[in-house]
Amino acid sequence: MDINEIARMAGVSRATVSRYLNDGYVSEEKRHMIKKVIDETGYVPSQRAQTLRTGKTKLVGVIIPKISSDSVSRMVQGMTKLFRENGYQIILANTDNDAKAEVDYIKLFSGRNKVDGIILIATVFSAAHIRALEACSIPTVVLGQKLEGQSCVFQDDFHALYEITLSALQHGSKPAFLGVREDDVSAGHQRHEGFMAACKELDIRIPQKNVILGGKFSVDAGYNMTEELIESGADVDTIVCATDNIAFGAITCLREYGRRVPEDVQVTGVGDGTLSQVVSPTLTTVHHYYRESGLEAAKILVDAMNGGTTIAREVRMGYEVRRRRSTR
Amino acid sequence: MDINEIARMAGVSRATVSRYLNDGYVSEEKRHMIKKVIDETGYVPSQRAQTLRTGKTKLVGVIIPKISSDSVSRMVQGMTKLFRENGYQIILANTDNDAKAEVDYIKLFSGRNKVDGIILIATVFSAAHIRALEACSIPTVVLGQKLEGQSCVFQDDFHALYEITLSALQHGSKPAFLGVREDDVSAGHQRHEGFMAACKELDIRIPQKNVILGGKFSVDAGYNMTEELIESGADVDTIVCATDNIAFGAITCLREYGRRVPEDVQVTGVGDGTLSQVVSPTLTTVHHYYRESGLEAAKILVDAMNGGTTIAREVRMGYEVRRRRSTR
DNA sequence: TTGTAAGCGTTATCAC
DNA sequence: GTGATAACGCTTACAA
Repeated sequence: MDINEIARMAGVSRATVSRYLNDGYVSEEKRHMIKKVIDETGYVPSQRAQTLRTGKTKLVGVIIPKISSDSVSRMVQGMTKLFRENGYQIILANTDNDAKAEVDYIKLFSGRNKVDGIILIATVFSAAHIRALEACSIPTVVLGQKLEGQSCVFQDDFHALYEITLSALQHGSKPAFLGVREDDVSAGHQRHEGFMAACKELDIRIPQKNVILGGKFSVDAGYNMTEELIESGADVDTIVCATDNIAFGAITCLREYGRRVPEDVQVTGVGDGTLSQVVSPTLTTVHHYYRESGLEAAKILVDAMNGGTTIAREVRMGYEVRRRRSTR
Repeated sequence: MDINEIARMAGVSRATVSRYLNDGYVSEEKRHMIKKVIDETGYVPSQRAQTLRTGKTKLVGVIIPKISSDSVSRMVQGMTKLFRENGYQIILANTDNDAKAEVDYIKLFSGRNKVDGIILIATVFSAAHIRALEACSIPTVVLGQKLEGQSCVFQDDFHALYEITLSALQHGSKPAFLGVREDDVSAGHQRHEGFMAACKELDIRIPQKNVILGGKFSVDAGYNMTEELIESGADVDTIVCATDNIAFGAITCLREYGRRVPEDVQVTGVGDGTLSQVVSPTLTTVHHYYRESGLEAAKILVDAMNGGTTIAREVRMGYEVRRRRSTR
């Protein structure tokens, strides 16, 4: 059942049917006929053919560093509805934290075959990333990191860490920091800097061994870093962690070493994932508006794909410190 | 740059180029010329046009109940590589546990527009599911549930629960069970039945209040069910949970009520997700081969899409009980 | 307002 | 072995 058949049944040319489906430039009478036939037959235009003809795929590629991450899934949830409402289907491309695969996907998607727009949930940027992004012929929005010259939506990690550290140090004076790789500018560098700025503000000097960087984003990384911290003999009453997962690992480890949380040691995280309210003790953390940032990115992309402005926009999302039981 | 241009540059007809790309029915000499031109230009055929012509999209639709689930992400990981190797791209369709959305996606994907094959990571089956699946014109594999008449790959939840319950009750005699919705046959009904069978085997009678069903798959569901259990005054030394997350919630709750795990109460889960080895105490659980089941499902689907056998196959995956510190 | 006709970039069917 | 040529199902000038 194709457009020709509909045209035949409605007694018009297929061009008229096409117009009915698109411009709408059709007389009331024929419009009626066509509608009737389409309703009866349940005809749906072939997107394949539309795509070939128009060059639009109605697909957006979303590149994610991993499936099964609280922040990623909230971002994706945030964009899903808007894309669907605008007739876009999502192709999720999972790179499993392989930066090279990320670049490959950018190239793949922007090859003349693929999608109308790309959302890149970013972690680190290599030269290859920048090149691929700049060479990219279709609208692209970077999510989760700030990138000069590209439309991007990101969290305000510097101030978030600054504030949560300040908040925790109202009841502590010997902080430590457990961070992730510094080449991840948002989650690594900015969070670290925010922590340091808060300490400086309070005139607290941090012994070098109280800062451990380069961890993975996982619970066991948190466990291991905390163990390292304890074994190094560091004197600590507050552990500021770069992510919730690291904080969970820290709490577990502290417990096994007989330290009470928050009585002996306070712990804070970042992200406010589903677990933070159900672990024991509940976790003081930064609520990042991941869902909303996903929506925001989708808005920008849809706008660009519909031929809207092509100039880059930067959106810095707000945050909120959620005080719970892991701090005093 | 299209096939015509390549043909012109290579001094052959575009039909020959097409043959070179497909059948390979081309003389050595021209084959050489064409290869040279293609290498130089970096020409890649337009999948859009191929799709229009051949009716193949080289896309598979994977319907998942939620992003951000350990089991789902492992299944997806398992299938990703094989699909890629076979030239298929994955469209992940996230339903967020909306059974209706699942049916919609099946219909969407099997409409003449969309994909070459479907993998449905299933939870529950309504009549609408069955109908949509039966009406489905393209190969489909059900993953995570057994379904008569469809190719499916699933875990052996009955025996898994039977075995882990038996194992835990070597050091306990007053078991309770925290389960999920029974209309989820695998994770709900089968796990429940496996538990009951083990109790029966040991001649243990279970007070009704020791069995709580219908929970969500989340940590806080586990917390709440455990609280309900404790508040009901149930006398329990072993809590068998239908999922790891429920077990985490149970452990947290028990701790808050001053019960020691495993000294006072043993806890077991199902799934063996990333957290099970980092929580404290580490979790005794069933390791399900989710990754491998994803791969298996992908194999069956690729086979079917390549015109292999169309008869339904059922694959029941093995499992393994992992004894850790949450049991005695 | 409508229809005719020319593509979009392939692959499949023929003759040669 | 190879090359015309006709589809695949649609959109869009352009002419009517």
